[in-house]
Amino acid sequence: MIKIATFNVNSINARLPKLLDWLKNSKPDIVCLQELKCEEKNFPFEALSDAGFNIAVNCQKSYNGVAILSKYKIDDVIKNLPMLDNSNETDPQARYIECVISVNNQAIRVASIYVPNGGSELMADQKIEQSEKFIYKLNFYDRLQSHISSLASYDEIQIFAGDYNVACQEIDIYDPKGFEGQILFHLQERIKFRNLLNIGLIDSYRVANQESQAFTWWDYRGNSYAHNKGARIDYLLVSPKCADLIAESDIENEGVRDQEKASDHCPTFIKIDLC
DNA sequence: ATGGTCGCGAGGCGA
Repeated sequence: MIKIATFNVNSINARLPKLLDWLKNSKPDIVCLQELKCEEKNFPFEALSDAGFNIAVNCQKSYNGVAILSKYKIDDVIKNLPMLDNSNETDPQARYIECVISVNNQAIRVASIYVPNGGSELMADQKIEQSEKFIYKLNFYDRLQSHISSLASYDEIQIFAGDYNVACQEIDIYDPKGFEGQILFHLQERIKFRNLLNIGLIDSYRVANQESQAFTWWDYRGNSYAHNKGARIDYLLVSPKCADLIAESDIENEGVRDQEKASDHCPTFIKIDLC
């Protein structure tokens, strides 16, 4: 049984002691991390290597940054999604890393993804759909879909895990009416997210939890966690070949999000049975 | 209540 988790840590260095505790207790084999918020030279390679992980990173100073930790060997690392026009321009924002991990002679393609939040202060009379950050978010989704489509023919075990910054359905956010048209629950971004499901990816949390309401993120402001005012915006979207192997899928907020110095997100994971 | 709270890095931006 292999456990694969995703966790937006909101600064790898601010979270390091808590992250190491969680790794020790939760015992994931593969972890996708988002919001590292550090340059590569400041990434805690030694501490995480000592914890037993191979490491692949795509770092950026102060903002963004994604990584993959794995108990198994990491190969074929790709950093950043291609641009839609296939130009050789690289995205200045470090939001994507992908690799192939071999477990008992089976290849698993794993990606750690940090979709842009897309929210911003709006000028007078400006609508959210007109803001540059929101347009960048929608464009990032288009790039992601294009890339995932290009991998579909491989018929692999594929896991696209990370912070998608979208609550999929009404059950996935505490106040769907209040968030209608707002960031995290705007129709246009929900359509982009659903497009990933329409091309064949599966929301792995829902494989084992059809009806339950559970969140992976709670705003630091307003004591949101105590009031359970959250949203499910972190996902492991998986290929059909992976979905067939799922033995368990869940969210780990207790003992993580309720701690001092917690990230505003908590981990979510799947366990898969590799024959 | 047009705020609130973190993290980065040293003022304001991003979430």
